Amino acid sequence: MSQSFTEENYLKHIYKLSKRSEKGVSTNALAERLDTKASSVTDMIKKLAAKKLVDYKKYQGVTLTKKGQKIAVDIIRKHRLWEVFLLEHLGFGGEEVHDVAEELEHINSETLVDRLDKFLGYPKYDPHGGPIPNSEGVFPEPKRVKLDELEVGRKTKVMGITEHSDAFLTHLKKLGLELGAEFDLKERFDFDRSVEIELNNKTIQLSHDVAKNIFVSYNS
Amino acid sequence: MSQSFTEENYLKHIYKLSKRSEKGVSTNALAERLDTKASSVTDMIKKLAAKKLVDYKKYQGVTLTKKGQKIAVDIIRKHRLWEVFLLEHLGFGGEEVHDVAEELEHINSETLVDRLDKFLGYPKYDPHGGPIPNSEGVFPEPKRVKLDELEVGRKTKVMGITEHSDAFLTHLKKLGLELGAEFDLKERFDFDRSVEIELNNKTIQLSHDVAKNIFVSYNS
DNA sequence: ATAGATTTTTAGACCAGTCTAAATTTCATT
DNA sequence: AATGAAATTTAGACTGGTCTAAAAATCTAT
Repeated sequence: MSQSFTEENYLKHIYKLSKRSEKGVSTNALAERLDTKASSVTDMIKKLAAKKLVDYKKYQGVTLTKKGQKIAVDIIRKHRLWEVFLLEHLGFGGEEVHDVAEELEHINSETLVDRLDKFLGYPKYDPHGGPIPNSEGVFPEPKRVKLDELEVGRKTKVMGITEHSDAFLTHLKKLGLELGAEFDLKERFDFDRSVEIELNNKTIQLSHDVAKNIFVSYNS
Repeated sequence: MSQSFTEENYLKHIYKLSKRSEKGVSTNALAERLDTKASSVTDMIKKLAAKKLVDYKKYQGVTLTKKGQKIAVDIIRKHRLWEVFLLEHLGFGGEEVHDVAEELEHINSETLVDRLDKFLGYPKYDPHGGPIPNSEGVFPEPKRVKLDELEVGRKTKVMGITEHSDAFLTHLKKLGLELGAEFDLKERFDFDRSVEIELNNKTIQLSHDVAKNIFVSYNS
């Protein structure tokens, strides 16, 4: 069974939105993302549910089934591979790329995607650092390092800590640096190896003692 | 104004069919090409006419306007450029290419096409010998030689003659070798430099005296 | 020139996807 | 627990593209 351009876009955006919270994706959120009306979203979701691509209970939001997820991931794969192509081989600039990739991602040909992948040298990350799933839909493992070794300028996510005292835990909690929190490493100061990060639009300073005990992951 | 996938396909096929005869393209011919019903074609043609992309008079067939022609040629440009890419860079085989190019040709981005063109080195012909129009919609000039110098295996078209006696003219007419006739050069016999061509599914022998007086053109 | 065959067009219906307006359900606050 | 606000769903309608069946125009032969 083959999906329409429109269905594929719904699935892609449901996928992306569902990563931000454990609950089902809300009709309104989806409507905003797809630049359409909530009522249209409801209609479409019913059709996707009939095709077993999403699970849906009225008023409860929507989640992808395994089948739906596979399709969504496949589109992300295509999108990112095309971005690599456009940026590395056609000389596109960072901004121009997105709209075109948005169209190319809906071209349906396994052969094409696999050969493009090969042509590009099986890249694991797109030029923005987005991980590229393989043809089975498996994403590459993100790289992990301690925050005190991370390269300045990276976007990262808190993956774990190596110090478990209550004092440390409550300190992190107060800063908002909980497991899974995402932030950017802005600067490292050589004289004391402290770092400056940006988390939820706030700039925060962390001592080396803190930084060396936080595991972070990053892509590309 | 931007066209739909469907409209673009109509325009492309009207263009291709209209090259085979001077008359307007018939509804039935178009229906067969597009694998659809004649009634659907009539409906669509009316819409294209309303957009000034075709000229249409009931029962008289359809022809492209300048605007429609530009769009059709642009799609052919994209189709052929993508074919070059698929065959030369992604390692596609001759047969697999068409369906994928058929999808890619509808991606809408001038930037993309122009950069692809540059990436490919501004090719003038696709791998099947089809001429690739430039971004202004101008096709490259086909190459011209005398038939006695043409490479064996080529598809060609009669472009002119260099001998104008009545005898020669009636001879050509009898053979079906009129201006614009298309044929394949199958073989050249060294001992008398006569050639064998295939014209309308018939194999014909031509002496060197005939061949040397016929100008033909070919692509790629 | 006219009958029959063929081509083309019309009329009315359908599906995908969308919309507006109204109805319903859930959430948030007291 | 109740009420008002926000989110969501329903109902009905529209557009693009298609279809079938029937009507109209054109072509083809004698």
